[in-house]
Amino acid sequence: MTNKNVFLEKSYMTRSEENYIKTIFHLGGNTTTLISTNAIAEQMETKPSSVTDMSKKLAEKGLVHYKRYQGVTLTKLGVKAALSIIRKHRLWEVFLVEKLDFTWDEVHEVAEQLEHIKSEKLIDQIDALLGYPKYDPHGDPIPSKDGEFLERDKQLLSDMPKQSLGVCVGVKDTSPTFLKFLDKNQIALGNTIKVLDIEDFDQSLSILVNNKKLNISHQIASNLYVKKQN
Amino acid sequence: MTNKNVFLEKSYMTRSEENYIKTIFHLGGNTTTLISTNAIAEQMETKPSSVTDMSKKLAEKGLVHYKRYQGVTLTKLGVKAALSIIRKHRLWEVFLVEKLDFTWDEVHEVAEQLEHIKSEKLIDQIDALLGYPKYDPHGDPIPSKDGEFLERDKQLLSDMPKQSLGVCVGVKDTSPTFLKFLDKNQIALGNTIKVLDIEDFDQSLSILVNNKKLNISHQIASNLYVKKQN
DNA sequence: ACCAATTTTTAGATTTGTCTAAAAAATAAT
DNA sequence: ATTATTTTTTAGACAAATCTAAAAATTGGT
Repeated sequence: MTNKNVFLEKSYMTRSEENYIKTIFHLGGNTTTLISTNAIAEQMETKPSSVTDMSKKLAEKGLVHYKRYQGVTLTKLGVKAALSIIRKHRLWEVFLVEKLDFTWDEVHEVAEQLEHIKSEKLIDQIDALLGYPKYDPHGDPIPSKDGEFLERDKQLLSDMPKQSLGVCVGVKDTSPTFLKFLDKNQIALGNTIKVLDIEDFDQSLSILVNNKKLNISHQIASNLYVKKQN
Repeated sequence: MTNKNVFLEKSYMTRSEENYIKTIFHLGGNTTTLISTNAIAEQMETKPSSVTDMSKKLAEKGLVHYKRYQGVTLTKLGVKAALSIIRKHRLWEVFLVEKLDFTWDEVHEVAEQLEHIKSEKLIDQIDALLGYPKYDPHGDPIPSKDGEFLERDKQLLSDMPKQSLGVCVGVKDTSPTFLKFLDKNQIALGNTIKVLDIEDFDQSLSILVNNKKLNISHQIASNLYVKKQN
């Protein structure tokens, strides 16, 4: 009934620990760059003092390298843990969209919960059920069981030249507000986008999607990833 | 990232609170029978003092009626909460078996985690995906969204007379050990069972399943539910 | 009705994860 | 290079959920 002997699995991580590891990864902590206490605190909407406490704890467990007053980076073990959580998160997102008719702006919140479920068989079977997808509904790559994943060949729409052609392959901002805006304007992954013109004054773009002309701000264009077509 | 503003839903219940409510329900707390502190503690493998603390907390929240030194029963609200959790648990069990090839002895542990996921849309869509099942893999009824469920017409195999015929519709003990025993002997829900003989000495039964004769102890028979055939 | 045994509650401590406020270190500015 | 600012850490406190040990209430036996 209670979660006692249930989680004898490998090295048990609490939900909180998992969230820290995931955040550090997303802030670039899998490289040699030290991630600052403040950056983590801001991202997680918590206080720097809490981050310090957790950094020590994660260092104890061998998940991060922690240098006082400098910040943290993930150890190999930490990267592995992060990829495992991200894999789960993204697979659940695909599941929600593909099997349960969730829209791409609804999936994040629920996946934040589902990613913490402990069962290797569960996530492997979900993976199989979905046909081993390589990308989640926002175009982000899904790490394989052993942590491999391919970042897609992509660039921001805002970096494309006039008259160029691209296929929408992902979003940078995954907030419901932005995703709903895209839905409203019928912009979806897979769509071909042609850059008709770029306004000198404010870098806003005139684009062609679904055979319709559309004007979008620079801010929109700088949150949309496309794959350039030759 | 952290679970802060995420759960603005109705009256938020912690995982621990949900587990207590569920246990109280299973111990019969939806009737007028007061459930004792000790009974709850034993079932949850925790200490009576912890149960007392939680009972007060649940009473505060209007989920149980709590009488000092007497025990608790669920309020209407408590019953509703319990049924909601049980509904989730059992739907997830069906999902695991039907869609992810889990065996019936593997589902409980994972469902214990999944039942705490907060998303009404999620569970309703799972329900739809499964075709609104009425029973879980152990034969237990699944409450509908509004808390209705039909207990099946069933009786223990050990209460059946000699030469009678029944269809296996559920198990009382749902432990992996027992379920694996049933698998090994090819006893599954839906099987027709004929009671050939009952041994006077130890109440062990000689039964016919899948056209095979089998001897089972009284303890086995008293954990198998059948629907009597006329 | 009384004593003994059991059950339940209280009181105080512990762990995890968080916070605030103050101190210490690092960085930036003149 | 010294001061000011920012960042980070420490110290101490708090809430949730648990525990142990002791006290209080209930139940059972004679």
